[in-house]
Amino acid sequence: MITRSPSLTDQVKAHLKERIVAGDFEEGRIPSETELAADLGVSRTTIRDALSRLEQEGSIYRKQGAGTFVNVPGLQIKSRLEEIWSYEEVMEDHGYTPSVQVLGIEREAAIEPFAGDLGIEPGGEVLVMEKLFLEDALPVVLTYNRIPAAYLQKDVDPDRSDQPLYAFLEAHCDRYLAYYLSEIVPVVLDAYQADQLGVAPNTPAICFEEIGFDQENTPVVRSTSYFRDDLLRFRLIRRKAGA
Amino acid sequence: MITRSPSLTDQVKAHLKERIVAGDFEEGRIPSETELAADLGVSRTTIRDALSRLEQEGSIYRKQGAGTFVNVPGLQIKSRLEEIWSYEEVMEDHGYTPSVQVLGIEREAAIEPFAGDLGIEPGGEVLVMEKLFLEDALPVVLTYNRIPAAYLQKDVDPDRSDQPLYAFLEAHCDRYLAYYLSEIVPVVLDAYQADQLGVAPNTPAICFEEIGFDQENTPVVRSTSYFRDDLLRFRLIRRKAGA
DNA sequence: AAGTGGTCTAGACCACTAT
DNA sequence: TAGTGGTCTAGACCACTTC
Repeated sequence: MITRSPSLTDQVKAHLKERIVAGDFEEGRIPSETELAADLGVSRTTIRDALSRLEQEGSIYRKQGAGTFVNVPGLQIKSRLEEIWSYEEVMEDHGYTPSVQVLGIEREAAIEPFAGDLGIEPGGEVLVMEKLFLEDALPVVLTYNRIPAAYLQKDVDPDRSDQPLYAFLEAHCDRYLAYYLSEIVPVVLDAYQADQLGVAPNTPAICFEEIGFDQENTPVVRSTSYFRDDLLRFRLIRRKAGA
Repeated sequence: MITRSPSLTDQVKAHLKERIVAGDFEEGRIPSETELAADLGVSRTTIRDALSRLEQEGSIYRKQGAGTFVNVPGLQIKSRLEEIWSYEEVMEDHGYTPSVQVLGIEREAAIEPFAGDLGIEPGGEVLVMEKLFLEDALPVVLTYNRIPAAYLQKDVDPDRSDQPLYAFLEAHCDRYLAYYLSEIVPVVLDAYQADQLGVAPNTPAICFEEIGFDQENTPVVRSTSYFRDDLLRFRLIRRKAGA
């Protein structure tokens, strides 16, 4: 998973994003697609692909016949729900120094619904990792990851268990996380969870119940995560379907 | 907002989606892009645009060099967070008969943070609508919508207040909702909210705090919504950023 | 009327997967 | 090596906004 130099589209997107955040565009107006294509020496299609991605993530908006503009409210979103890949990166975006504590690694027999979600028999062995993510020493996320033990191709190196989950899966299972299917569940934190996150018991919190799939569409990990709402709030942009 | 016949891409997307859910494709393998283009008599670009959308919404996945395939787990998602536009539609997707109760319409002075979110002065008049959405007589969503009174171009017709919010805004304010900027907040329901939703007080719930913008990027509505988690659970697909 | 984004075409070449 | 999806080009026409 080392492959490919950035595509032209990616480079154009990054270039435009830089200029947008730097405030290069007067009154939020971005040059026309034809003009950008000529300036950057690429085809209009490439420009359009890059602009579409920027629009998708809320950085710009387009008005047919009028032009393309910087989207100020959209620019302020940091933790965009659909784009979360590792909590380390989320916290860096917040401007904090992230760190991880591995609270426990053990093997246990899978119970439902975990077994079913992972496509293994109930009672099958899973590796459970409990981790706490902190930003500037403040605990923010408490997660439990369950991986079928059968996927492990080597012994778990405790010194390497603090790496991001996708890296752990690549190193130990030769599996590459392609996407998560996530459910958002409201909970109140129990005494243990609240203690770990440093808040009062019964504090309301968001919980993610999710299944991570690899490129072959096989479930490889079942995660449960609890978030401290006062430190990490999720935002997203909702659009009319099909737009 | 009546415009345009479905684009070719939209038609291709709808056509393929039909065949996918009908199970037309053996072993989940979808014909190659070249083949689809020839069959449907459109360019490969059009096919690719349609496939990209289907991939985006999780219905299919593509593997370079291998082919395009039906994504079974992704197909099962009904309430995809990013695509919610009206709760009526969400409930129809669930297979229930939706209905709406308007619990109250009144004018009040805007307080923070509502005034700031709507870009008006604190104390400015807003119209507050309290609504309850039900599926098969079971309450599922409790929402409060705040609209600056200055935007109202005609008196509010109580008989028409049960229409979806975007329709209400078009009819009364000539404003067209373009997107929502949403925050996901964990709460426990207070006595009144729990009573309206038919659950025990202090039940944990998801709350959406959101600002609706029109095409000119002006905030037009500030919404707060509470959901019954046992009846409506949100799901989403999370991918690596930039993929 | 001029300029913008929206859609679509036809074709090229590359990277990757299968066999 | 043949076939697939990934990227990119150059150009056409349309719908819409703006002046």
